[in-house]
Amino acid sequence: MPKNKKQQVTAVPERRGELLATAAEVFAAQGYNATTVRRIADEAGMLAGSLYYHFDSKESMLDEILSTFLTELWEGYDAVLAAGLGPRETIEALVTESFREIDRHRAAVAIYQKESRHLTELPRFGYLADSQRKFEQAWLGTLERGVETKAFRADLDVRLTYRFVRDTVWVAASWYRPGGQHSPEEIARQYLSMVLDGIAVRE
Amino acid sequence: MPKNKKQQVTAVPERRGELLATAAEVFAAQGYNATTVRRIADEAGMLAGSLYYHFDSKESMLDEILSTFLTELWEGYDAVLAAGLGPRETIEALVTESFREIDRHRAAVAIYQKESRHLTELPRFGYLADSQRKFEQAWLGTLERGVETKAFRADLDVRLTYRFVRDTVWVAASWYRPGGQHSPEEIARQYLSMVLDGIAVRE
DNA sequence: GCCGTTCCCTAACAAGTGTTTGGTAGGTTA
DNA sequence: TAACCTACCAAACACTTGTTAGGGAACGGC
Repeated sequence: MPKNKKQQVTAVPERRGELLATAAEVFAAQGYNATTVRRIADEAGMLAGSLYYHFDSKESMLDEILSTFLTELWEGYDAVLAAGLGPRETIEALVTESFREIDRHRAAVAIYQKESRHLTELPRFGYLADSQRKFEQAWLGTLERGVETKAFRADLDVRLTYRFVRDTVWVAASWYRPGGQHSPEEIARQYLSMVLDGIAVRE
Repeated sequence: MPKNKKQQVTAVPERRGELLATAAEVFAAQGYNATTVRRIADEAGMLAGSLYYHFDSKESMLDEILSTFLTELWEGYDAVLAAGLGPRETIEALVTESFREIDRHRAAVAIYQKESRHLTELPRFGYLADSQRKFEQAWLGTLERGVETKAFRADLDVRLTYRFVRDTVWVAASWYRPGGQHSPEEIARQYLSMVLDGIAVRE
């Protein structure tokens, strides 16, 4: 019954990508440690041992999921940071780019959020800490630049603001569903409007 | 060596509370499923089996941690909601109360955030879904009331705003450390300033 | 028709899991 | 002194975990 072969016309590593996608989905839903390799195999229509033809460990799957996500994320971020925009425009572009990444890699983002804390302790996932540092540098730097140029308020704790902005953007992965009634750009617009101008009515 | 008896003068279930506190700490740090009962016992200076003198299962510990947290949380929330404040003042009070709860139950909040999604499927943890509904009702209702009375902007999607506010408040548990340089009230003040008035400079 | 490759299955492995059972040291009560 | 309770240990239990080894069906190229 679980014999959907489809066309094997294309290159080679197509199946591998499919398996990573289903694994990411299960990891995101159940948590990495709570996910058994048998459950992933089940979802993919095969037996547990067969996964080891494609991957050499459960950890390798997680590694590949997270690293490919971060690679793509930084392609987008680096493009924004290299564009030479003003502080406010940079924040707007970063937020929009972030919601686009959530749209594309919802599962990976959810996994990253749940597991990154204790994964950074493993040498294999050292690149998570690197990415986190670069991330903080980009956001915090932009916020500080904005305070200097009087684009942003000076009476707010920049580091606190950074944490709030960072968290709110990325937790969206926990409730966002692609194909829902809001596009990533629309969500970004609403979010930016709230964070930049506030929700209170001005008088 | 792990024989710190202290005074056993007080009532009976004092040790129970200590064990729950260390269990909560480990759950929060490693995740519930990734935490072994041997690890908890280790941290408490005893053997795995001995835990079963105090609790009848690992799940029971989690249950007790989460339910006592939610009970205390709703004591605070209900008091705020019954005070008959205006929309803006209600939001301010809810946010402040939330950061106080994070200060008191950091571990429980972190656990709740990581695990609530898949715990709600278990009948035993049905009260999590109940609490979530009450929670949404309180926040969403207040926001809508604020839009009606023109305290909050009408051009923002209320449900999106609710999600952003909710998430940002509670993820704080992942980086907040009691005894740090910011008190819960100070964090609440900064956060409210950002969400209500925005971070951009007005002209 | 044979060879090699791709992809999966069958069956087992050792280590680790939550939990149980019976026992026991030490204190309190009678 | 005897009975009892509290809080733990020691040792095992059944089960699940990630992983491996060997085999085989389907298919394309020669």
